[in-house]
Order: sequence, then C-alpha cells, then structure tokens
Amino acid sequence: MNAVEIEAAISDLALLPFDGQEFPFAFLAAFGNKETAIKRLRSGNNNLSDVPGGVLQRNNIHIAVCKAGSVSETLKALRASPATAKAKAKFILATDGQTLEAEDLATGETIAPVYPDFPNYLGFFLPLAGIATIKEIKDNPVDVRATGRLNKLYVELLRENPDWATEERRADMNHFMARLIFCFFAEDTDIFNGEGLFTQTIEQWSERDGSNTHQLLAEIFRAMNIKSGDRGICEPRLPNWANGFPYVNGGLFSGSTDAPRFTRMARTYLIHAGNLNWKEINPDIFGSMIQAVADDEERGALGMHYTSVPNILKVLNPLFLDDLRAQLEDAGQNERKLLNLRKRLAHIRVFDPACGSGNFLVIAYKQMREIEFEINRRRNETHRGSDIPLTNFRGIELREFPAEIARLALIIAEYQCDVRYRGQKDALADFLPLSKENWIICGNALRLDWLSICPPTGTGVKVTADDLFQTPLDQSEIDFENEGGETYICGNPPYLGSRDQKDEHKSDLKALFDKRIQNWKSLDYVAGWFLKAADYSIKTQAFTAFVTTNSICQGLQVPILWTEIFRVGCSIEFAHTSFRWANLASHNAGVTVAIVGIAAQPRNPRRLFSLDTSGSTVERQCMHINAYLASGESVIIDKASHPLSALSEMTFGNTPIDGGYLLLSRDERDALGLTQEQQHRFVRRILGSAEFIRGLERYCLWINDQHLAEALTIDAIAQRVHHVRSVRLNGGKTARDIAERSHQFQRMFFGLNSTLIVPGVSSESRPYLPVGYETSETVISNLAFALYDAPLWNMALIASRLHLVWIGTVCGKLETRYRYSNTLGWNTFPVPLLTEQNKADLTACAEAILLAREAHFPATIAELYDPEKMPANLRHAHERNDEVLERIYIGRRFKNDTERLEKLFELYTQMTASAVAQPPKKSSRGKK
DNA sequence: AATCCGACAGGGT
DNA sequence: ACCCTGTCGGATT
Repeated sequence: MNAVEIEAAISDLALLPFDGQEFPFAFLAAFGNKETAIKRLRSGNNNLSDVPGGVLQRNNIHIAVCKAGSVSETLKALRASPATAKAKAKFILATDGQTLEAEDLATGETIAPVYPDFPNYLGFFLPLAGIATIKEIKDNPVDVRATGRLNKLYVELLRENPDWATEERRADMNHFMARLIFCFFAEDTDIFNGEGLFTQTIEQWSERDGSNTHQLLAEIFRAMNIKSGDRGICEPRLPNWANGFPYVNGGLFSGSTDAPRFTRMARTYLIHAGNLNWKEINPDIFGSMIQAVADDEERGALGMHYTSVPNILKVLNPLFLDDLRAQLEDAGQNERKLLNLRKRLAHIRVFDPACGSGNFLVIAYKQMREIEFEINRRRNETHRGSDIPLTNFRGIELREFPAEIARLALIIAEYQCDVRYRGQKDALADFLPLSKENWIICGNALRLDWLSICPPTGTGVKVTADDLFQTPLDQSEIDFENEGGETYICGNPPYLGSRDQKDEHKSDLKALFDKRIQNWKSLDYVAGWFLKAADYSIKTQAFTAFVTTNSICQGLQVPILWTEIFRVGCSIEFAHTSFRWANLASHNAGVTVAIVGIAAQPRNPRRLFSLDTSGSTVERQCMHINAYLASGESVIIDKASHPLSALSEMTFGNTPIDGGYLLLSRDERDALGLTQEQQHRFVRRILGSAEFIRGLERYCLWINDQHLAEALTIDAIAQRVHHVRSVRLNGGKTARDIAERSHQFQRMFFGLNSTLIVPGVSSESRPYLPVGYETSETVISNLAFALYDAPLWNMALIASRLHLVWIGTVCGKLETRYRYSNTLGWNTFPVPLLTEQNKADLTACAEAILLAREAHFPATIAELYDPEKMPANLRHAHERNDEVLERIYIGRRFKNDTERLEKLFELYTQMTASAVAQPPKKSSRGKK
C-alpha cells in the first residue's frame, strides 16, 4: 500500500463509529496487513499481548483499547509491558474512542489527539507501513491526503463525464482541477473572505445528489472573472452566494466556466477534499504528487513521485544559490552591498525547460525569497514587498496538467512567502487579482525556441516557435524584469535510452542533431536538453545545470555528445557524480543520475561533488572536469576496433538469440538422453558473466555444420532447433537474419587451446575486475568477452587495478556496475611497449593469481573477490601483479587512482596524437 | 558484422 | 519489500 491508500483507509476508519473490539484489527488492516495476518491475531495465535484488551504484533505495534478516561494509564502499561520489548514493537497505542495516545518507541515521539483527528498524524504512523525514511511525506501528510482526495474526485468525475476524458477536453478537465485547487487554497488562507467559503457554499447550496453542483461551480468561476466594479452590470446577474467570491482571473478563471457533472459521490469527494487544511500545502512537493492524478500510467504509484528538496538543491546550490549566499555573507551590514544584492536578486531569471509541476522553480523562488528577506531584515524593512518577480521563473512543460499545477504552485509559494516574511495583511493586500501573465509554457521544449521564451536581455526577440507547436500568443509581450540580469537554466528533463525512444522522440532529436553530428541515434533523449542549453548559453551567457541519467557521461555517448558541446564552446563547470535518484514507486527501481553544470564562461574553481561511502557529499575543487565527470583535461575516448597498444584481440562472446532453446541447464542436458559420444559432440559448457562469477553450470547445443544431419536425427535436438527457428522468425531483423541456421549461435567462435573470459557486467564492489582462464572446450556467451588463445600476460593487465580504473572511467555502466567493452575499454587501454622480460614477469603474476584462487577451490569468483572476505593470498597475488605492472608504467607504485587515471589519459593522448596506425592483428581464433 | 544499452529486471534474503 | 548484482536480444553502426 502506498501512503495515499493508507491515508484513505485510516480516514475512513476514523469516520466510523468507534468499536473497541474491532479497532485494533481495523487499524492494522488500514496499514496494509493481510487478511490472514489479522485472522491469526484475532484468534490469539499471534497475539503476544500481556495487557488487557491488548493486541501485539511482532516487530510492529502494541495496541490496547481501554475504558473511557484511562488512556494515559493504559499507554503507560503498554510502555512498561515486558511483551512490548520482547516482541520488538515499534509503536504503542492506547485509545478509549475519545482520545488516542501513541508513542513511536524508536524516537520517543508521542501524540495525543482526540480520536477523530488521529488521521492527521499519518506521518507519525507511516513507519508502520515501512515508509518511515521518507522525510517529505512524513512532514507533509496534508499533501498526501490532498492528493488522495483529489484523485478520488478526478476518477469519479471522469467516470461520470467520459467526454471530459477525451483528448480535446483533457485540457478543460485539467484547468478545472487547477481552479478547484486554487479555491481550496484560497478559502483556507483568507484570500476568500471567510474561512471555508468555497466548500461551505457548495455544501449549502447544492443538491445532495450532486445534480446541480456543476452549475454552482460555473457561477462561482464566473464570479471570479468579474471585477467588483462590473458586478452590478453583468448579465445574467450573479446570485448572492456567488457574489462573495472575489475577482481573481489571472487566466485561471477566464475562458469557459464549464464544469463537469457531479454524482452524489463526486460531490462528497469535493467537500471532503475542501475540508482539508490547504493552508499547509507545501508547493515543493505537492505539485509532483498531484500531477500523477492526471496521468493514467502514474496513478498506480500515487503520491510516490516527487523530487526531494535536497536533491534539487544539489543542482541549485552550485548553480547560483551558493554564490548568492556568499555575497550575502560578504555584505554583512553594508548598506550598499545589501542593496546591490537585492537588485541582483530582482534580475535573476530561472528557467526550467522541463519544469513538470514546477519543483525546481518553486524551490529556487523560495530560496531567493529567504535571501531577500535576510537583506530586508538587516535593513529593518521586514514589511517591504518583494522585488523578485514571479515571472522571472519560467518553465516549459509538455503535459498540460503539470503546467497548470506549476503556475499554481508558484502562486501559492509567493503567497506563503509573503505571509511568512511580510505578514498576512501585506500578503493579502497584494495578492488579487492574479497577474494574467503566463510564464509556464505548455509545449515541447526540444521544439520551442528558448530564446523567445527566455529572451536575452535588451533584445526584442519575437516568438519564432517551430512549425509543429504553438507558443501562447501573448508570450512575447511579457517583459522580463531582467535588465542586466543573469539567467540560470535548471531542471530534471526526461531520460529515455536510445532503444526506448518512440518515433516522436527520435524526430525531436533528429531535428536537433541531424546534419550536425554523427551517431546521434545512440544518444539518450536528455541529450537534446544539453545541446539546446549549450547553444543558448553561447548566445546569452547563461549557466545551466540538469539532473541527467549518468549514461550520457559514460561510454558510447561521451564522444557523440560531448565533442559537440565542447565544440560549441561550453565546458563543464560543476558536476555531481552518479547517485541513485530515489523514486518511491515500488518495484520501479531508482534510476542512477548525475548532475552536470555547463557554461560558456565557467566560473572557477570547477566543483566536483560525489557521495562518499557513508552517503555524505564531498566536494573537490579542480581546474577541469572532463566529460567522464572526472577531474582532468578534456580527453574523450573513442571506440577502437583493434587494440591501440600491442595487446591480443578481444572478441565479443557468442550470442544465442534462441528463446532459451540452445541453452541448457544440467537437467535439460541430461534430459536430451544423449550417449556419451553424442554429448561430447553436440553439447558444451557455456559461460556468461553470471555463470563465470557465481560458478553456475550451464550448457548449450554446439553443432558444427558437418554434424548437423546427425544431430537432427536426435529428436530432442531437432525439436529444439525447430523452436529456435520459429523464435528467430518471429524476432527482429537480427534474429531473422540467422533463422536459417537455427542449430547455431549468431557466431561460433572458440579458442583452439585456451580462452580468457572477461564478464560483460560485474559488481562495482569488487576490488578487481574478474577475469578467468578456461579450456578451449568452453563457449563464451554474449554476456562476456573472450581472448582466444591469447598469451597469459593479457590476463595480468585485465586483473590490475590500473585496468579497473580505466574501465570504470571510460566504459559504460549498468547503473553503477562495471560494464566491460572490448572496443571502448580494452582496445583503448594504453600500455607501454612490453619487453619479453615484462611479459614473462606478468605471466608469472597471472599464474600466481590463478594458483591463489585454486587454493580455495571450489570457491566462486564472487566469493573470492568479496571485498570483505577476499583471501590474503589472493590479495597478495594481486598486489604483486599491480606492483610489477605499475613499475612498467612509471617505475614505482601509483599513489592513488587519480594518479593512475591521469597517467592513462596522458598515455592515451600521446598514443592517439602520434597517429601511427597500428597494423590490425588477427588472433588465432577458432572459427567454424 | 559486431556490440552497447536499459526512469531496469530478476533472484535472493 | 528491499538489496544485490547482472539477462537478453533489438537497434544501431
């Protein structure tokens, strides 16, 4: 269950008449306990309580219902109960149906609301559902509740008004929801005259069956679009109950006042939502929660998508907030400096070209208001109106609903800041009517002209949007109050790997990259934002920082994207290396992201952030940050089809493309019922990454053409080949191309005498890359790389710390795992010319590593290279190997990985600069 | 003809 | 319900 569902369940429970017998079980059920678990507790089997009327669930909660007036004593008894400690309860809770007291035993936090109000403490109870660590949700239960209630309303309205769910009317529906949210907020914050005016008006004047609710709403909306001076003359006359609503407009209440039809339930949901305290809505996170309401795909994870404030600050602080705060610090009490800073604040534009529901803009705005307030405080002008115009916070968003919400979130943020810093009275005086300017553009950011939406100061650029999309007409008429100002571009644009892009995404990228660079089809969708930002920055001196999938700074994409960004004239000003971007949606694994800041005139020093092992941020300052987000001159590693140094050829393993029919478990192999001789002829051991690393047993059919006829006489084999064929015929082009030789892998490579195997993906926790020596009988699958019949000293290189550092930097990654590549990592690996003596020494080192492993037979590679348990003799063998190899490079051990990487980049640059073509080398690879 | 990638995916605990 | 760690084969070059 997610937070929204739990909220709904406990709210429902609190509304029911109190039933002492039932309460503990209903409470547990509300937090997602299964029927069977409840049944077991009810029967007493799993009830560990030693308190009268108590229910105790292990590792969870001890609940007791007591007679009226004895709640406090009962809680005391629960706290003192030996069973509470023994069962490791996290919470204790006592209630008599009048009041409820509970304690979080881990934190000592207690609550004591009157019974019907306990759902207000959702955040307190969330650890019961295992979502304790989410600070934003715990601190903002109102946002979760609001989301849940609006969602119910939204779903019910669409059910009753199917026409509003159509493409044409979705915009109306979204606009309608935005209006409601505004009204809910306004009635709880004195923006409307009278607390609860909106909800009460609906409740009093509409029919209980909901039949005329839409008419009421239409009238209220109409009122909010009529200035008070015009109220007397408008046609038709406003009814009295609508006349109490102020003129708001601001685009929010202009246009059609149409409202969807309500059912009895929808009306109840509306009132239920209105009864929440919207004053406490937190626009930082409310927007990202609520946007899921209008998104069919996201609705299942309602309230689970939000971008946490600390993560957003990872972008905004280095981009410009740190600098503002430093200037504030520097100003001290100096009048002139304070005024300069205030003026500077007023001319800062923040532009998020993928703004979603406005997270980044809202937080940037709030942070800037905080700084401005500090200035005003030092100058004793605390009631002074803000000089920071909301219209300097611009955004582009593709989806309509989030775009509506973003604008609303900014309006709410502005009001809340005014209340907080200037007081309720001043805040109200300036609030209505809303400005009608529209600074959140709904459109495709990759197709729109950013210069028009966020024009450079002093130029009169008109909207020149691309033919496909229309920019709102009045857009170019909005003046930026940005004369002599600064522009900061930020955000978290969508990521979409090359393979997962739809035609529309591809064509967006094509419009940007085609005719400009090669191989753009392999870029992630997010790359489009970086290119547009780079182009924009060159013209306007803007600074940009985006959250991005880390893959644009790894492997294949680096030479494609960054060569162009650097060519345009931008460089990386600051960066945050890979970290996991928490996404609460269960099963939706968090994605690994980086933050990259680019600028045409980057400020110094360059700042490179990363997370240390304990998860806290560390900052390094350096002269340059390269495209791999490492400190150092801009070196870009291109793929090479043969080794640049004098190394053996490494080949990609054999791809089955078999739907599982060429691959065999041991049981499947035995089930073929082959004779010893047949098995020897047609079946081989096969290794991919997992098999090699974890020592798993796997086999495959391996049929040479000259034995095909014989193989097909064996029924079990013939059937499998037949299945492979049909799988391939139904597959993609790659598969169809080889359908006519379905007894074989895509390729049939193997070693004549020996094979070195390097896994394609392996855990980053290991201190060395796994590499193994296998007999020629073993087949290497596409999930690993192979060196067929290569001298053993090659293995010494792969097993070295130097190589791990190189691979970890220049190859792609799977999240943060090492992902090996022959073309990007092995062929580019810079190695000094090795003497025969060097090779002999390295061969001895490799043998020593193999022997050290052998001593622990049958331990797997995963066990041997577990950083906690790596055996001492193996560690020694690797130390020795590193010692020998590093002496070949620089005559001593390297001090650290930074030094290793610098040397490797240096060698690589030398090797590629000398441009002496290496003769292509063919290894003695078996081929049939 | 040869591989690189995954707003992941699947197994283990 | 996380935590750990690498499948699989299509799309792209």
